[in-house]
Amino acid sequence: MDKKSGNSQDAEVRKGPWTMEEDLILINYIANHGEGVWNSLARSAGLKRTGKSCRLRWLNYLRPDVRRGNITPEEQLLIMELHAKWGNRWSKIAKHLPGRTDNEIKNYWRTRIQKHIKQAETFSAGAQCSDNNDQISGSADHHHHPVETYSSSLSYPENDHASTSQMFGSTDHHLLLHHQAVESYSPVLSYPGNLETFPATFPTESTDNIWSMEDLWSMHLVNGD
DNA sequence: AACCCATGCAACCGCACACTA
DNA sequence: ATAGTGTGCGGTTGCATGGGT
Repeated sequence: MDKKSGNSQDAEVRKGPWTMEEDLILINYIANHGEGVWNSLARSAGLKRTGKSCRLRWLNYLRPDVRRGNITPEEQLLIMELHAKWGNRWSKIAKHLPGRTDNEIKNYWRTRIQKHIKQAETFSAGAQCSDNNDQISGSADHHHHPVETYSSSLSYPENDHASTSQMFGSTDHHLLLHHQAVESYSPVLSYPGNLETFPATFPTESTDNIWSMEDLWSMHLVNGD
């Protein structure tokens, strides 16, 4: 359309990591006005962000009920089961994991589980020799449907922790054990933004850059109107 | 101590769908 | 019936960090 004339506005659109100030503005605004209609919300709140960006930030990070980190073995198993059932329907999977976001599950899958599956594939490919090369390489191919992948080459069992860790290989027990060790989840918000951009009044001494949602919400109450 | 590499995660992008005027 | 707008989703990218050499 009229991209040139829109440049002056586009230049105002902020991208990249959110600052704490922006977070507080967004939290404040949603606390007072509710969420939804993100484009106008962004404008009304005075955020130089797109509605999309605001929505993503809220849903994936700022929502009071969002849980982050420490995926439990139960959750891990559930993710695997649901992914085997539905494939990369991350939002659908996320609905069955309260407090988890599609983005987190997606990242978790890509960084953790997919790695182990590839290792398992390599192992089974080596064990089964070249007979099943089509299947193996096919399942490594992202264009193939994951349901096919599991049913044909991996077929991890349902509701079976031991078998799950078997699938990950004996040397990968640490993954499950680690999660068991840190299972005592406490909902904290680790603020990833640039601390230098924080207002000087925010507490930074004892907990460094670990912020609980309570902290944020109480700050919102302090700053809110 | 400095550099390089691998990993994890937050955020952006493009597309498709739903809704409304 | 259609065009415009907003929303949701999945894929991808870029950066920060930690570990290894």
